[in-house]
Amino acid sequence: MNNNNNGANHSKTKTTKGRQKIEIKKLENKNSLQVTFSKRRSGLFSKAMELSVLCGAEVGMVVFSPNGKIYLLGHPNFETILNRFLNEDESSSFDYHHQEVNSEGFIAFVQEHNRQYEQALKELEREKVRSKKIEQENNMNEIMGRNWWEQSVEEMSLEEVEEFEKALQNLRTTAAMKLNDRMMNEYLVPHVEANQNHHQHHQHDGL
Amino acid sequence: MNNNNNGANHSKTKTTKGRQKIEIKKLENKNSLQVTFSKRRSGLFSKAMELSVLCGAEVGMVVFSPNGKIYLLGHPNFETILNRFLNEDESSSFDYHHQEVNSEGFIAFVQEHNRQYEQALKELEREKVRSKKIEQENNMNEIMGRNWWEQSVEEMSLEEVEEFEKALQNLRTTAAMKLNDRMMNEYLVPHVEANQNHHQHHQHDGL
DNA sequence: AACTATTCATAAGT
DNA sequence: TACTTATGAATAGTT
Repeated sequence: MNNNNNGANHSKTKTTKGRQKIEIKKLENKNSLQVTFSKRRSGLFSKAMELSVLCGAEVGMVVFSPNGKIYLLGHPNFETILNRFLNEDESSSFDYHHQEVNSEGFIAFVQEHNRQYEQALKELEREKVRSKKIEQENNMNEIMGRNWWEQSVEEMSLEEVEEFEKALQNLRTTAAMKLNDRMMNEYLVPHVEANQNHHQHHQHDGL
Repeated sequence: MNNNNNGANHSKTKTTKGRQKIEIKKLENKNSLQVTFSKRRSGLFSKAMELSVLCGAEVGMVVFSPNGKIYLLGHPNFETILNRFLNEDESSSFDYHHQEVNSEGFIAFVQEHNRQYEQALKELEREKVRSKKIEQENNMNEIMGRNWWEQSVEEMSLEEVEEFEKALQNLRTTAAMKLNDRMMNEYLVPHVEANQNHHQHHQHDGL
């Protein structure tokens, strides 16, 4: 199945090192652990199924992933396995009777569990990304001088004042200029609209 | 394995056909079925163990052989759980007839995972609260005018503009007025002095 | 997720 | 049942 090297493979340079021998101990790298889990879990299930089919054996398996997800396998089906587990020897000396396990319910439970769990994980991921983003934004704003009006000007360093001036100059060159100008006018020209006037300053008469 | 055919053996005649591809369907030959079951069951268990060790997963497995034997595997703790199912201590193989069966252990295990799931949900809740808090803080800052110079005036609603004006008026009546005035001067007067000094404003003379 | 070189599992033979 | 061998399959590392 792997052999699609249609005779045309001339390259000597190996593109990968291929499968490497690994020690059977807990994988440290989180990413490769996830990948390995996925691959091997799948391989394990198909092996179990093969065993069941080839030999007429019944196999039940439960795998709890490191992330808390539950994987179930039952061949010929999980219900059979579970019931057999619980009812195997009702014929013999067995007299403790436990209730029938509702395996359908159990399976449904597991599926629901997995669904919710996955959803929660995804949401958690989104939340984390979101709050990180907001936080960064916050920091950015802090740097950019948020709440500048709250500090008295006396407390501003020269640099801060210059920063502020620069910001205002920028403002002037943008669409915001309109607002700026308007305020300037209100501030400087005594006879702006009739109402809330500010009487004042003639110092630029010279201009 | 040490036999002569190492290296020097150019013989074309293979001693075996080696492993052959087989179809996955019930084996008819009783003998080979038994052999295959034994080999594959063993392989399956070791794969399960590897998965468990490599990935920190928990694996429980039960296999009913075609001959009526039960094989159990549990890693790392699942052994106990599964054994509790059967009230047995031995893990590899059991006689067909065992004693009490109960599912308490299994259920306990599932509950444990439920607990972990609950914890994940709680963490999610905390995350949400956290980012909401940060966001509110952010909004607060926004309302108070942070970064006002970054948005174009066109994007401002009338209310925002008024807010903004009010903020500036406030500014005028505070210590920040000094800075404000200075900028006004610089803006309106082309020939400001070179240095950083406070040359200034006579405009409140009138006040 | 697909690929490849390699290790590992195992069918058949002894 | 156990061992051997050649081959099929699974998979580690990489893109």
